[in-house]
Amino acid sequence: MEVVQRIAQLRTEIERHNHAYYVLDAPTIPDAEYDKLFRELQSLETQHPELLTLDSPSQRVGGAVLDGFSPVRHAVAMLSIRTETDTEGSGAFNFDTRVRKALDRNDAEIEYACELKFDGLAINLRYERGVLVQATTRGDGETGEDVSQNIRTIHCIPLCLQYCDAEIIEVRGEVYMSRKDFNRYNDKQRALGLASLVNPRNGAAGSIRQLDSRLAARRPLSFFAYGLGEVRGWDLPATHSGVLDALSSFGLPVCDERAVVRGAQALADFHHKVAMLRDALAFDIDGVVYKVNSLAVQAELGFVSREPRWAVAHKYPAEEQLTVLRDIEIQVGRTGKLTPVAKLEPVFVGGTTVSNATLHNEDEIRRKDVHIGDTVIVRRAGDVIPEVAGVVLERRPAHLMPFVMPTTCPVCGSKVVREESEVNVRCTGGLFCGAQRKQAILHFASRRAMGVEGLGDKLVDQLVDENIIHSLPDLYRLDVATLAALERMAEKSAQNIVVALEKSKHTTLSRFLFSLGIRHVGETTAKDLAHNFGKLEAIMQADNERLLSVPDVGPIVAQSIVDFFGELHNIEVVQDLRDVGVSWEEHDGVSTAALPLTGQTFVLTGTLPNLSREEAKSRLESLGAKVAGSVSKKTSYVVAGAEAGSKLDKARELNVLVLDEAELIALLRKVDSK
DNA sequence: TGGCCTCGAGTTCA
DNA sequence: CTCGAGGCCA
Repeated sequence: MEVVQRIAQLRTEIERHNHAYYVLDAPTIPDAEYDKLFRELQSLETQHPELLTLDSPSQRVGGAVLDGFSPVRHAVAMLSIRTETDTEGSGAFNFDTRVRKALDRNDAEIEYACELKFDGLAINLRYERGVLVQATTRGDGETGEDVSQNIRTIHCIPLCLQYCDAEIIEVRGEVYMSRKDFNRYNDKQRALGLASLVNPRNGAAGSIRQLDSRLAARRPLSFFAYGLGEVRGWDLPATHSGVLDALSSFGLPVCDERAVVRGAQALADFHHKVAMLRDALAFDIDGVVYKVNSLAVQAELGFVSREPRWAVAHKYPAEEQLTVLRDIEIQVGRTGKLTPVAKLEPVFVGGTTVSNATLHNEDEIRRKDVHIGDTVIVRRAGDVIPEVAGVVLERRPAHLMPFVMPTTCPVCGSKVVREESEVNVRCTGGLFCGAQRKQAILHFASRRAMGVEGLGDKLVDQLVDENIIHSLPDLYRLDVATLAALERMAEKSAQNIVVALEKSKHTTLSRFLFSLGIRHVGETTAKDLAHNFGKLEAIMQADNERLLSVPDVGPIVAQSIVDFFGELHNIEVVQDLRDVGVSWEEHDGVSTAALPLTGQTFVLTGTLPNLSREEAKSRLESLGAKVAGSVSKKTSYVVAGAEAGSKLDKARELNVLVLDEAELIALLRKVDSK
């Protein structure tokens, strides 16, 4: 076969697979096959350099390093659109009112095209006779920069349009980085010890401005088309939505999340619907865009001071804000871990006011390079806990000192150590440390442990600071008079605490074990141990080997338990607690009788209409089932209630059986009667 | 030894 | 909820 023909054939085929993979998200051939085609094309092009053209998919891997980008004057200016600033969601109505007034059609329901406002970088793609010839940034709207080389590395942007040989067609859209690609890229960079990206938008913008397109090619970018620039030799559709449909049929990626609606209320509904959807999208958006759908009406409306009168952006509360890092405070946790916490100048971000954010550990601070006094980027998307995403170095005042982790505990003054191969720094003070003692007491009293109602952190602070309580058994020696003398405590509250303490004395072995706060012994492990040994005495006397015979207990956990009961002090605490009346029922260990649901794993998600989570869990466990926290292919059933989240999605993905409450109850009843 | 799969621990705001 | 680390299995 003619080389020329084979090359043309390969290019068409490779681009077809590209389109299927990157635009339609439906791969047509295995990766290995694709690689084979790609390599064949590359080798033919190397043998026949005269046949190499810029629209060949082989150009997607990047090319020569540039010294700079050349300026390009836009044939049609790239304007920005006005942002509707509203407080009470009135933006849609304000826009609609303006449009109708300008058209002098106050009674009409106008047709609008609604779409998403992507948080990326605006780009103009120029196709001549269907071939991508140039890609430019917005720049100042009049003149942008030629970034063609980098844009060609974006796989979902077609180098040749399908079914379109218009003389000139300029496509406008947004280059962005999906959340998944952003996270994956950052994970990879961190694993290599390299700089990570602050957010997807910076990732996209930074990649496009890379002078070395081979580096840009490594950044996973995507594109959505949303409009047109210069057009010659193509009959425009009558509406904006028609334009988008046409662009999509040319092989360009167009976001599916769009709608054509009539009237202001429908715009507001779209705004609301997308707000609900926002967190679940695969990419960041900062709002939605409304456009008058008819191109003729758009022309009639025209522009005011370089902004189209027929389009508006309606934004959502920002998920990112700049603020000043006032201080870094050190918190000491139950295990003695020192956690640096960012004290921020309060900012409104992602729907709430944020003033604290964890900085995790020393390495994290160094990686993000935050100094006290810096202007930082705070990010909070949806239900995600706020985080300091990065520093604005340009705003750093002179002479800021880098943060150093203290070498002694800020609470008790004991030495702190950082274990080798661990990122965390720990206070060595143990229960001598006030912070650890407080946390130990709070953990002991918490709902899943001994369940002492009303014993919160403010009360524990006072009890420890005033030297009323030194160790756990002291809790049970509290009397109403002592408690009532404290701040925000009077007779009634004090009485409630004493009653709650009394109630908590009757417990189970597994709860008691858990409440002691032995390292690596959480709720599940405590249950396993209680089940296996039956008696506390047996656990206290067990050696490493005996402990290892318990399923899910390995060397680290076993050693931790041996160490704990090796301390005289801990044995005394246990004895004292029993002396003041803490009790539970004991048995002879491992009741081997196989229960009906032994070996089955359930996962609960969402809110069930009648059963509480706790209740469902304990009923399942009493029949021998295991109730786990996350779904995997080993999960037997997922029980889903209202507002079930990602666990339900995962269950569907893995084809795990899903039950609702009624089905669960039926199952329990059936199994129980056997 | 590597790759799941769990568990433990720590986290913010209303 | 998410990360890191412990435990188990191939």
